[in-house]
Amino acid sequence: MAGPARQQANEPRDAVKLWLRLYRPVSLIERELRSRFQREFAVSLSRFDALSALQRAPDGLLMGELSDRLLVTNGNVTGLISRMVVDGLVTRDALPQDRRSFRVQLTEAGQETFARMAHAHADWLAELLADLPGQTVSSLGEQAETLLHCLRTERTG
Amino acid sequence: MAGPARQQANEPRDAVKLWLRLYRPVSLIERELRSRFQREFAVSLSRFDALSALQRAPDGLLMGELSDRLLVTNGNVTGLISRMVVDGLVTRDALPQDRRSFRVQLTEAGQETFARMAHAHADWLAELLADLPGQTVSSLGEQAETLLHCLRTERTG
DNA sequence: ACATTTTATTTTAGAAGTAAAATATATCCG
DNA sequence: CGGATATATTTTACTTCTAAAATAAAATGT
Repeated sequence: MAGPARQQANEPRDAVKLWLRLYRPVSLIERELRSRFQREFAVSLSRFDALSALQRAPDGLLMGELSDRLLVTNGNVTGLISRMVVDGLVTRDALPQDRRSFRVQLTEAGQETFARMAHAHADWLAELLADLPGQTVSSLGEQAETLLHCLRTERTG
Repeated sequence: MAGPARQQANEPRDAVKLWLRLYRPVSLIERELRSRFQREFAVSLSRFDALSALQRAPDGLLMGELSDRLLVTNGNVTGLISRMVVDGLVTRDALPQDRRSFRVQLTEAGQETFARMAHAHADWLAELLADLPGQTVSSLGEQAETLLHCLRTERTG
């Protein structure tokens, strides 16, 4: 109970405190980005995230790879991509060698749309974070990286 | 274009990099908490957040105060609280002095439910963060706090 | 008093998300 | 080969969430 040793974050109170301190600003930024994407491009943050993941994968992604990268369920990706196909942002083609799988790829329109949005996204973040001291930017980033690698989630990756 | 001065986080590339480094681990933790609340208590993270906000406010909260604290829209809170009223976790009573407003308060059942969930929540976080060095916990927390205060969102607070 | 505006909330229509069951195809192993 | 199991995705039923319009009560100004 009153043990003096606590090298790590395993004090429940400290863990909750750290979590809330991270969660609040991240939620605020997320909310702000979401509403700006809606206002300026009439597009959801999820769509931007999907375009972003696809842009990094020149050969496209399977539905399952996409749901892994976006951290959402398969069922969610099914609907998200269906709507994006309708809007001409991506294509979704069956693989000949495995008829269960589908390869999703950006269309040219999707690439152009993404490029415009990515530019705005970067500017918005620079603006939102403009008051943060440069030193905090780098060290906060490094420690967030450490957090990612130390995380004990089921699917650590 | 090639200006040498960049004291702050206003280099778009740096800002995006920091954002992604924060967003990834926070999303992973959020996802993990969400699924554990579902598995163990058959309850959404949103409900836990709502109970948590109400617990901090002994005199209850107005619908609008709740949507401010939860960073979600009024319409969302309407539905969320309606379902929680049905399940007996909260009460929602009109104010006599302002008939537009409603005071939401935890019921005794809501308090008990919250207490059990809060305990599990703290344990889960301690477990998830167990590998994080204690020094990182405190300094990451402090810098996240700095981030919160420096944020240039519309509703800065 | 009374029209105007502001504030608090709900409603509406629909996107985004989940868990769990269903479907369909591949793979594995006797 | 054929049955069992594993994999990839969709479907289903539902909650969560948003933006925008609607409702209703309060506050304000002349």
